[in-house]
Amino acid sequence: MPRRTPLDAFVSLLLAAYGPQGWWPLLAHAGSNPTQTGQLTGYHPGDFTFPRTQVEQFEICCGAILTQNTAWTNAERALVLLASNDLLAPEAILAATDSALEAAIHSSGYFRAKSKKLRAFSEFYLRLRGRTPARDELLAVWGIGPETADTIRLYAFKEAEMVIDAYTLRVLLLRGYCRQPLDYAGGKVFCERHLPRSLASYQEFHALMVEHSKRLRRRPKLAEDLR
DNA sequence: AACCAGGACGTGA
DNA sequence: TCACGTCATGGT
Repeated sequence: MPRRTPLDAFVSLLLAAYGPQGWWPLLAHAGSNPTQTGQLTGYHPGDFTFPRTQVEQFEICCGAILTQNTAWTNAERALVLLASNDLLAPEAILAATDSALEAAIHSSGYFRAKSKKLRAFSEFYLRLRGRTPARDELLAVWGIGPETADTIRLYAFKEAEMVIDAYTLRVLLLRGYCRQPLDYAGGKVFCERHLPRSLASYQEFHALMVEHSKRLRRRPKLAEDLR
């Protein structure tokens, strides 16, 4: 990577404006009230040592699946219900009935598809026996696409794996970092080449992209100078 | 009240 | 390969 890229400078700007994001949020550090979702206590800014247990690791994986094309608050409600029903473990997910599993994750949307995804991933997770999965292994699991695979490796397994989302691709284009629209693979290569390769850098980058997108949507005026 | 959220899969061309 | 339909809830 070049010493200082425009994209890296923009990330520093966002970091200064918004602060460290403390992703991935964990239920154990959040309130237990399902009606108060997405609260700051679930995050751990500046601390990149999470997950510290396999319980937290599996929770992150499930969150990554549940939030597919879904607002995080809806996914978090599902996580809270899974946990309170003792379903936030691979063995429990595989043992649960369809109706019980689907009821728990109902709020996250696509509940039939996502219940199958959680089961497919649970089987895969048990087979790992603590090993860190390669990207291709994750992609071979039904329901795990590029972004979810990268999210799982970056946040659940602490691998320096670049995560791209639709908004990141939009930023690269709108701010003129790339000439043409990139697809997922192209955006991933681009960001890898223009950002420092480290766990903290990659985690903070993706989280800041999402936070910035949320702020632009809520308060377009306030974030105008950072557009 | 349409539109969008921290996507991925199945299908047909 | 790739464009398009499908999956579904909840906030704005």
